[in-house]
Amino acid sequence: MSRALLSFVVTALDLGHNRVMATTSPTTTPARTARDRARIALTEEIKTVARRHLAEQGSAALSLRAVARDVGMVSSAVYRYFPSRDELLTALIIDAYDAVGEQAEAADQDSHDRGVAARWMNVCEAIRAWALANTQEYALIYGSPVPGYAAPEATIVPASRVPVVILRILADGVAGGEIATGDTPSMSRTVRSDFAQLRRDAAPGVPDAVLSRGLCVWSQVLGTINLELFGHLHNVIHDYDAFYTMQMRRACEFLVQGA
Amino acid sequence: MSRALLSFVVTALDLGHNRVMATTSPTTTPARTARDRARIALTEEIKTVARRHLAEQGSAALSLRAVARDVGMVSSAVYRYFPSRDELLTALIIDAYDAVGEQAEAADQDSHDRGVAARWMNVCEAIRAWALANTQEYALIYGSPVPGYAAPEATIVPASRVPVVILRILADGVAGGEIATGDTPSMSRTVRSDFAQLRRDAAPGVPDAVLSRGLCVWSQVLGTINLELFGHLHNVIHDYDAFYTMQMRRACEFLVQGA
DNA sequence: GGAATCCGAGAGCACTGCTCTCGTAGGGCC
DNA sequence: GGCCCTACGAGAGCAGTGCTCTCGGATTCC
Repeated sequence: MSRALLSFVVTALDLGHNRVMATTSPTTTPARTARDRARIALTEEIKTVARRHLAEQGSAALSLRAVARDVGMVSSAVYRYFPSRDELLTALIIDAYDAVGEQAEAADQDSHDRGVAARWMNVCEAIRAWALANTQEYALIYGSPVPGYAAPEATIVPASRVPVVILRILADGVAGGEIATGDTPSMSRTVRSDFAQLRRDAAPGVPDAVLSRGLCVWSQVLGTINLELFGHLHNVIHDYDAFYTMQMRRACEFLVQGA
Repeated sequence: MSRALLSFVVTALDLGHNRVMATTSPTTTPARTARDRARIALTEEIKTVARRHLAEQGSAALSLRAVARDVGMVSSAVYRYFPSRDELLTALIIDAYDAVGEQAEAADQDSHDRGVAARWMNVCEAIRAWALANTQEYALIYGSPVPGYAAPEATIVPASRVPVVILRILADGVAGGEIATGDTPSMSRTVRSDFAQLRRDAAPGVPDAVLSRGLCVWSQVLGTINLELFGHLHNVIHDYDAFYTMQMRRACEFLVQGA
């Protein structure tokens, strides 16, 4: 991901990375002829219907034929737009990554001048809010991957949007003196070089100690949401909202002060 | 889960909770007649084959018919043992929970007299080791739940085995003075009462502050393993072993010292 | 030994993903 | 405007799925 992260950071401000073309070349000039317009419209409609089916019945029950029926065409016609069911799912995965990423970026933007803690809490709440509103899409990207599924290249960049937001908060926090460095953990050479790469790519100036804590709290965000969404807190915690906020505040203290 | 947790703790040392009978009554006296013996043997064989298929192709590709073929009978015969594919999956889920639970309990037992930190690290390593050796089963229980799947009652008790181990470490750590209480987080009344219930059920004497941190690190364990197993650290971290150990050590410090 | 029960086999239904063929409509080129 | 190529929708078809039902044969219980 490192190289992708780098290129992403470089081009992060171009909002030109197209979310439409799943099957065609990524650098195509969109919507020339009428046929092209019809194609991208239909592609989008298929995805929309598929997304609805996904939300209603889950990814395992997502049927290309059922989607085709809803769109009003025969199943074989859908294969003109998505070469397989898995490709359709991949397109939904990419859109999902982009959707959370957008939410996280917006939340960070909203609180950009209110300090690290506020930004952290805002981003955390935005991620969970999106997850609650789009459980199946969340499960698609942060739950177990589908069968023999290997994440295709195209998902890498959108997948890194949220992590990049968090790394930016880390970087700003360190630069502004809001995040204490704390004790540097003893670490293997390999991990140290991984961290160095991460620093070069998306977290300039963030020391290993803070990167380590950052990965702690990031795993905590996903872990806590997973616990809630996948039923592991059922009958243990009753006020999920309050619990999540409390835990994220705890995580924030840990992140900022160091252990 | 609280009530289930309680009953589990009470009966935790009886290893009598049967893992075999998925379809019959849970308090049945096993293996009276030859038919009964054949039945439990076949039930177990079906599960074994299904587990193999699961490991090889993932849960989505688990086909009752394929399992039936491998066992050497026709698909409709399998329905005498498991009323549906989902019930088969549920049986595998229960077994998976029991398997991790057993590993965690054994790891805790192995280091029971070496203090909280050693126990924590041992249990963490055991959980990840099991997860790596049984990725699909791990995904089944800690990844996204299958389609419209609602966790049946029967999974609750086995699902609580690992949390109970961790809660026991917390309780011992507090009792032995190894875990500092630290600042008590501000929390809602609901969460406070949830924590009180948790304390009554499985974590005697553990103050809210420590319970909160315990849930932080527990979510971190699952979050970190999920990140690794589901590919979110691909090309970011290269030495997963070292990374996990480092992060769990960090989590341990946080747990023991407070923030 | 007779009756109730269990269990395996087979046929069948509705559904799935995916392939292939075929007629047609659209757009680029002269 | 006419030609040809390409894209596209429809339909049939294949192999596979979960699940149901019926029907003989074996097992168990009284």
